[in-house]
Amino acid sequence: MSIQQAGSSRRNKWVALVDGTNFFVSCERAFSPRLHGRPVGVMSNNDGCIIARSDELKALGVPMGAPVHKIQHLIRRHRIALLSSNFTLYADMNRRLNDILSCFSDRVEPYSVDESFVELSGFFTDGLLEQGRQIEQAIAQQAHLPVGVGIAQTRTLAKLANSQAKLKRQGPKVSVLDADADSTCQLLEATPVEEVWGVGKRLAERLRRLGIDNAWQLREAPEAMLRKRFSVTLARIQMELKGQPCHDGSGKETAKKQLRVSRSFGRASDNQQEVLDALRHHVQRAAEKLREQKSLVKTFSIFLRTNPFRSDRPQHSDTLLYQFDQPTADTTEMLEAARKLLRRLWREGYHYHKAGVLLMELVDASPAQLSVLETSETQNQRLKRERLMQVMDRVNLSQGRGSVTLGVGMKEAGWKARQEKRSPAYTTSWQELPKVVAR
DNA sequence: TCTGGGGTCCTAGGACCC
DNA sequence: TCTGGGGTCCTAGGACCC
Repeated sequence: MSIQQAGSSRRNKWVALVDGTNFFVSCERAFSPRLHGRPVGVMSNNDGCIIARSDELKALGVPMGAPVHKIQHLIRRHRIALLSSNFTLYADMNRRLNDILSCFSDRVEPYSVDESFVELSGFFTDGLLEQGRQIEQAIAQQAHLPVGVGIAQTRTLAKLANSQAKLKRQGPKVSVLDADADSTCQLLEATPVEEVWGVGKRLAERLRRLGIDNAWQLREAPEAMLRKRFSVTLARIQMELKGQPCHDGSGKETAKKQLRVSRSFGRASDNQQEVLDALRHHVQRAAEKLREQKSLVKTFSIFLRTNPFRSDRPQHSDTLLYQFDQPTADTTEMLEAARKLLRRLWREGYHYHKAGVLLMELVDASPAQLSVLETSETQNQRLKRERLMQVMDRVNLSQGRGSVTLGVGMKEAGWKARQEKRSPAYTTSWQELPKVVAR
């Protein structure tokens, strides 16, 4: 196993991590002035727990992931505004953010729904700070979103620089971290090891037992020991802390290797038909994603699970796999597979709480993948269905997701998540455009 | 009553083969 | 009495991320 090094750490090659501050909350605020200056939270699917918090909500001591039902007393006392998540809006705002970033660099790599890496070349350190400010300003002006910008030689350091930037009380939230600067030693010493990107709770515990408590100690630890006692992953993190890039941008835009669609139900169900309805929905969505990235699936699977928090009820959780004879992107074939699998997986007397679909072993949908043994008749059928899928995808893209489905409509189904406080799809639905009223 | 969803990468260990 | 060793492939599960 070798450590892959992507390029050398030449002084003029830098990477910026641009990250939306309290992103989901900021997206909501961009369209709703009443949300400014008060505690705001965005809830998970099903309005179950808190997945984004404004600074005011953080100040009240509400932790990330807090179950909503456990903070009811705070909600009333402090006039907390809670919103259901509106991922259509957040994804669209993310697209805008990346459009703006692409004016600053032709190498922008979206990393998650609220952050992107941007390669910056040919700058000296002070020029970098100014560049970061311009990025921050452009996003504030054009997308009305606050961001933090962290710049360094590697992504791991840019992550740390970004957290530094966000700590700034006033002025631009931009920070540059030079791996070779003297000040970096102090900063890394003051950084607990679990705050390093890629070091979670478990690894941190093990590192602490060896006397490695902070980022500087990790950077200076013997590399051979890290590789032997831990893994190549930790050795790469160490290289990155030294300023030698090990993650590069080559992974961008590659097709996903697995796709998953799953949801908890609005209420638990012991009705097989109802669960099948939920799975049908998930299958259709998964198949769309599959066709979007131009892949075919070989191994298909579904899973079911009861609510693990209900220790008073019997628990059942299981997954079943299905192998397609030929890789496919056809929704009808996947629906059929899901139906068969569910019949085998189903157990009477359990209240199921979540169901999902997993597409594994994805292959490229090039014509070479099709069987040479296919008869002209089956080929005709396949082409007809492919055209049907194309039409469905186009309609759903232009008219909104779920406009056309195979089988029963999904409108009032019992498994549907609760989303009682969702904001409108301001930017992606003609029906929900913000209204301006002249007085 | 009420506790998210969707990913990636790596490793250990079993199965199998010669 | 002694009961191989080394390779590959696959899968489950751990750990981490946002």
